Amino acid sequence: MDAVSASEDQVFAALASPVRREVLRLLRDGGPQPVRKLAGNFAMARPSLSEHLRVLREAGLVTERKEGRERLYRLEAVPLTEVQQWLSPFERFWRDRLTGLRDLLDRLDDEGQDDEREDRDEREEHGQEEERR
Amino acid sequence: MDAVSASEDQVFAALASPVRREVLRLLRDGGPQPVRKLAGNFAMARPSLSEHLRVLREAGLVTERKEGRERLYRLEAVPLTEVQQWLSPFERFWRDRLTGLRDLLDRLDDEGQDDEREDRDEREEHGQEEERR
DNA sequence: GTGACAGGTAGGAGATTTCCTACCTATAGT
DNA sequence: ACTATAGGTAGGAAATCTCCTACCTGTCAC
Repeated sequence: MDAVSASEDQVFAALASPVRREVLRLLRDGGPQPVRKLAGNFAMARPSLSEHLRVLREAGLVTERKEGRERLYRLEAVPLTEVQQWLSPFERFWRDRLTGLRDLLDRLDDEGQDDEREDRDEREEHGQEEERR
Repeated sequence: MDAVSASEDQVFAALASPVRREVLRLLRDGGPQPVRKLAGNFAMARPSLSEHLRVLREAGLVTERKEGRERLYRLEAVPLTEVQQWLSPFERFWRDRLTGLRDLLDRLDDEGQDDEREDRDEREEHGQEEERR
């Protein structure tokens, strides 16, 4: 009942810590790593990192494998789909926002490299945009 | 300068609470709403929800607007792009995973027991570089 | 065997979160 | 003016989080 449950709550809670997000990034970029190597990236004592790893493990975001006297921690990305799925119904709202005229003016400079659907402007349909001026 | 900071840390921390995620969902589906209406969806006392709203406000995820004696809270989805941006480099990892043969098989065989994906370890081969067997 | 090293677990201190009840101001209606 | 309503803030209790220092087991090397 641990390490594979990956409930939405657990995943979001695990991601709330910058340390744990960094661990996931390290595992993503560096492949499976032993605890000591991961700990080298942080100021905290090694057992503290172990606890962060436990949180990640219980959220299903990492798995460990014994390798000699080390334990290799490895990224398990699948539970992150919970986040993506939670996020996706919001997507059209920030698209609306980012392509809106006001925001366009606000951020002329970082508007150049995004994708290029121009289909916005069905804003204002849930009453969600009923104020601006 | 408070409703627009939207640091990654604040956004992730705000999303860590199921209550706050639900508030965002309610605002997304129901449009801007006064505090009392939002509070009706939860068992907690109204001032407690006010604090959750403050956290969301400080993360830039909602804004408020005075409307008579009410305050309409409104979803601000843009800071959620921080989450999406953090997430996107992980995408290929779960894609790899979900389209992998072994996981397909795993999935078929625990399709009936829902929350108990058993251990079935020892399957590495591509995902994480520097992985040998 | 002994020693050195990897890493988990225990217990605790201090900070933070999450809830509460009381209380405050501001607005609307009479 | 007075009363009722909306909602923020204060202060505190309890739970949880995050870090620490011990301490424990398991494995490699000799």
